[in-house]
Amino acid sequence: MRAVTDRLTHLRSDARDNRERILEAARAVFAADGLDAPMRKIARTAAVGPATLYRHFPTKQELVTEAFSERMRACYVVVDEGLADPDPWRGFSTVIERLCELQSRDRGFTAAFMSSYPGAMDFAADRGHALGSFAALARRAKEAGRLRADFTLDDLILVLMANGGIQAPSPAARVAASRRFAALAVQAFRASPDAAPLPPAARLAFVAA
Amino acid sequence: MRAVTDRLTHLRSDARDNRERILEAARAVFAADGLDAPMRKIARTAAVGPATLYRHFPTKQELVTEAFSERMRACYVVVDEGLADPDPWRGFSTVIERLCELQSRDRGFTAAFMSSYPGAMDFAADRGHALGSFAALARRAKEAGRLRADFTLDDLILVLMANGGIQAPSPAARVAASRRFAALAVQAFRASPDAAPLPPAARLAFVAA
DNA sequence: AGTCAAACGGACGGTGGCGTCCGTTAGCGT
DNA sequence: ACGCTAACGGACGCCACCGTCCGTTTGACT
Repeated sequence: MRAVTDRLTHLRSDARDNRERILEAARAVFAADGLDAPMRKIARTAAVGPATLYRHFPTKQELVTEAFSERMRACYVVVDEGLADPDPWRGFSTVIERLCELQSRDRGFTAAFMSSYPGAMDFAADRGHALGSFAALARRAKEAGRLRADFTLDDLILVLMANGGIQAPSPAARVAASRRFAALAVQAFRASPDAAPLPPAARLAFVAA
Repeated sequence: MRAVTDRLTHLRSDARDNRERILEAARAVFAADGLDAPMRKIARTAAVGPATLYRHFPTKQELVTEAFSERMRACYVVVDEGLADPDPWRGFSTVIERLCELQSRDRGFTAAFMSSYPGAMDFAADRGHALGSFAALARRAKEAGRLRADFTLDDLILVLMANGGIQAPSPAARVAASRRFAALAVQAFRASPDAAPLPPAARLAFVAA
C-alpha cells in the first residue's frame, strides 16, 4: 500500500490531474451508458488521448475498480447504517431500498457491485465485510420475527440483479420504477403468518460479465 | 394477409427450406446469446450466406418478430389459461410464475416480449389482447380480496423486466433463481392486512432497446 | 536557463460486425 | 430436355472499437 501511495504522490502534476479527470469521466460515462461503454468515449470525455487513458489504466477492470471504489464504499456505509438501526427490520428494509436506489441511479454500478468483473479483487474484502454485516442484520430481523425465516443472502443478490434489469425511457422513470420495485421486494421478504413457502434458493454470487 | 400467404407459398422449395432453417437458427442463437447476437452468427448456424439471411429478413426486427411469434403465442396461452382458472388468485400467481419461467429459459424472449423493438408492430395487437386479459384477471383477483388493490399492469412489466436481469453461471441455475424470484413476486402482490403502501408506479411500457 | 525524463496524444494496424453487389447455381414450368 | 429467372453466397467496402508505437510537449529539478 505504501508503494502505491508513493507512486501516486510521485506522479507529475499533469499526470495526477489527468488521472483525476479520467476517473471523473469514467464515472459519468459508466453511469450513463453502462459498463460496456467504449474506452475511447471516456478518453474523449476526459479530453485526453487514448494512450493516456491506457497508460493510467491498462485494463478496463482496473478503471472500473478505481472509478467505483467510492460508490462501493457508499454502498458499505448503507449496510453499516442499516446494521446500526435499533429496529432490525427497519434497518433491513432501508438497506434494500437504498441499495436499489444507488443502483438505479447508475447503470454501471450494478454490474460493478456484483463484482461481475473477475479480477476486481480489490472489492472482495470490503464486499465480504458488507455481506457479513448484512447477514447479521438479516439474522436479527429474523429473530425479531419480522423477516421471513427462509430469507437467504442469495436473495439479496437476486433482488439486486433483478433491480439491475429495470429499464425505462428516462433516468427519472427508472429511479421511480426501482423505488417501487424495492418496496415490493421488502413486502415479499416480510414475515407473515400466511406466507407461502419459497422454492429453493440458487447459488448466484460471482457471475461473469 | 392473403398476399403474404401467397408470397410464402410461391417460394421456391430451397427458399422455403432456408427460411425455415434460418428461423430455427435464430431461435437457438437468440435463446443462447440474447437479442443482440450478430446476424452473421445466425447465418452461419443456419449454414446460409449473409445475403440470404438479409434477403429473407431485411431487418433484425422482422427476424425477431418472426422467430418469436410462436413463443409469443405460448405466452398468450399462458395468460388465457390463467384467466380460465376459476380461482383468480391461483390464476394470477400461475401466470406470473409461468411467464417468468418462459423468460428465464430464453434470453432473447424477455426483450422480445417487452416489444422493446419499436416496429415490432405485429405483436402489438396480440400483446394488447394479452395485457387486456391479464388486466381482467387482476381485477377479479382484487375483487376476491387476494391481490393487493394497488397492483398495476405496470407492475407486471416491472417484474418481467426485473426477471430479465437475473443472470447465473448456468441456464439451470438461472431457471432456479427465476423460479424463486417469481415466488417472491407473488408474495409481494398478495393482499395482506398489514401490507405497507407502495410508492407510485411508473409508466414503463415500450422501452427502446 | 538548461536539461532530461516523464507524460502526452495523434496515428496506425488489426478485428469484427454491418449491409450490399454481383457472378453462379439450381428449381420450375414448358 | 431446356431455358428462364428466383435464389444463393462469397466477397467487398464501411465503420466502430481496440491496444500500441513513437515523435512531441512539458513539468521538475539543478
